[in-house]
Amino acid sequence: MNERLTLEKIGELAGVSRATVSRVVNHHPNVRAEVRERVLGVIEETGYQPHLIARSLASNRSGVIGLIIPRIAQSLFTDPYYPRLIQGVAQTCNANDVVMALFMFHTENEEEKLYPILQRPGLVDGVIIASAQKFDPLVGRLAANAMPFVVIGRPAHAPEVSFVDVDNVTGAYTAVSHLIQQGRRRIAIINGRQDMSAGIDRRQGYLQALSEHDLIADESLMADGNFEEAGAYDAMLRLLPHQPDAVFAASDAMALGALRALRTAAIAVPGQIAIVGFDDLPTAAIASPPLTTIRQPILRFGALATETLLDIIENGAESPRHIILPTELIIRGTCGATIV
Amino acid sequence: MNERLTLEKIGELAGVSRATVSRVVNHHPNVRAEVRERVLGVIEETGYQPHLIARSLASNRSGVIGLIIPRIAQSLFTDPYYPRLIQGVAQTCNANDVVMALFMFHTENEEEKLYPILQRPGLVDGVIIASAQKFDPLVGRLAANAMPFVVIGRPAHAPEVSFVDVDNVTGAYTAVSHLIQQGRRRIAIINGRQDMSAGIDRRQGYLQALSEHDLIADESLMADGNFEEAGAYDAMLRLLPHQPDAVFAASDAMALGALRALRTAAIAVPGQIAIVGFDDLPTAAIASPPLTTIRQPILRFGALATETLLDIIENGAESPRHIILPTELIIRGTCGATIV
DNA sequence: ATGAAAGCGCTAACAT
DNA sequence: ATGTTAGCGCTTTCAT
Repeated sequence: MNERLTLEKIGELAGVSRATVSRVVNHHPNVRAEVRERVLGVIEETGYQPHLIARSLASNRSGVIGLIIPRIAQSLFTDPYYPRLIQGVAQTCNANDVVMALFMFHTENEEEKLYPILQRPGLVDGVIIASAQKFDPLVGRLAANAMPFVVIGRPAHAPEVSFVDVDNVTGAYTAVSHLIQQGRRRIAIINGRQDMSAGIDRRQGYLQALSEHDLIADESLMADGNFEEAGAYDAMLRLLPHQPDAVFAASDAMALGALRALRTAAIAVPGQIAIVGFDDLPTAAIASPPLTTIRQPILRFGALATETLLDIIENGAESPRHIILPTELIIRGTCGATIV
Repeated sequence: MNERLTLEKIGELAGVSRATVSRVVNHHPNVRAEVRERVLGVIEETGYQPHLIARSLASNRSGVIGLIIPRIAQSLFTDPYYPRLIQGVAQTCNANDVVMALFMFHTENEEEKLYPILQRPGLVDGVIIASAQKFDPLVGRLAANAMPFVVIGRPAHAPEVSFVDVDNVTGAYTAVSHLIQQGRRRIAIINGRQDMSAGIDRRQGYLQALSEHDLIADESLMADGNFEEAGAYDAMLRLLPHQPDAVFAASDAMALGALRALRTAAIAVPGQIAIVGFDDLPTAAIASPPLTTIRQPILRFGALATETLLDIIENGAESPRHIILPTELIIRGTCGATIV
């Protein structure tokens, strides 16, 4: 059995003190080139790796950040939004040599297990809350612990909190305006959850587009899809009697649900009813017909959130950072527009 | 600012030594009930939480397990397999009060960053490799570090390694036999990657079913889909000229790709060509027509892998554990069978 | 049942 | 430029 290698032992083998070895490992400048070489040689030979936990304890830094996925994200099953986000965070973690701890909970009870972990200093140096729940109790907790964090989505206490979000209002506005330009007049909406900023803001963009084009907002053309495929399927069926000629779905997963409902009902898309979604998930392009949608840079989200968090951990947050990303209209088959 | 609470301080407040507080926190029996009460009282009042990193260093246990997603899983974008798996692991981690560190890499270069983390003792107490790559270099590394691990899927060095897998051969066999029972004779296969055990084994099950029913295996009816939707779309198109009357796709994502190709080519499913997939992803049920498939208990996978790993960490692995889960044929619309 | 003390492997301040 | 030393907060013998 190979004994555990320690700094001390490496120092012994290289004929220097443990401190010098530490300096070499951490690229501290104050080491003579010759000595550095020698130490690196020994490290190479022995295959020494620093003990990360010991390092963490001494340096008050774990090199771990947490990513917290909200409890309500049951849609994780069918909606690639979160996987995508996770991937964005993972990439940036890799690039910065930090490791990602992923937290996903199903019950409030489980969620409480987070609290010991949210100590500062402790297991994680900071966390990303992928919640976007309008009122997230975690936010208060985190602030109290002086734990660096950034939220994805726009939380209720926005001014005091660092977040990265997409411009949901403008995105939805663009989607609906596009539909109007195609000559649609009875434009329905399938809403996302109204306790999440994305749901609220997209609804607002919809209303804004209607009013700016002098269309009246008709309650009977609004249904809730809960950000889920199945929810949107039902919502679409409820909408049908009120004869919309277009639907704006507040997420692609929901647009796909609407599409399925329309297929079931044998209604032509975009012939009788046009659809625009939101997200531009990979599945959007391969739907039939391919989905016109608002592209949201999900990967960038994850990356930016991570970079922002690391920056806050490193340099502190004198003032909260608010990052809002633009969206992009992707015209495909379901809106009835001719692609130029 | 609130000073960081330590065992020492709690002991001071409760009038006992730090050791006693430690015993209370860790439910050690040797503490008088009265003292225990008093200490717990102080802990409650002060909101003390143990410093996990310090605990790890002293106890040689981090309470963190790693989940390693293979580099090749680009399909993470479109295929809910891995999200599902992650969820299974997360649930079991929560239930056992351990935290999950998620590792996803894109380049070999990134993958090397794992190695320092794979020290034992170190940041993680053990890892789950969700690879199922036939030859995974990680496996050797891990064994060398005496790092407990279990792999999901059947690795090349199976006998020495603990793994949990699904019975892919029998699953595929069942799928193809079902097709044969429906009267199909020219049954094509869209293969998954042949460097992963799932891909290899499902192909074998296919061949086995053919031979047992005295059908000859026709190379021109076999195409590679690489476990990806787009790959299967192309594969289906290549298969068409050879006039199959059925297709077994080695994953649902690929079955969906085949379905899309068939829709494009205006070929009736299951009228002209029947399809059976593999996985039973949530999307399978809402495809049109709904997908007949082989259900694979992905969530159970994650759970079992985690439980097994924790057991190995706790009790060591005198002999490797091999867990093989059964599959189930789910009959829906694409196979042409009447549902009883 | 409780306390004293050693040490886990590292970083960093201080001394040289 | 290098070594010495004092912790980081906890667990865990070993005394008592």
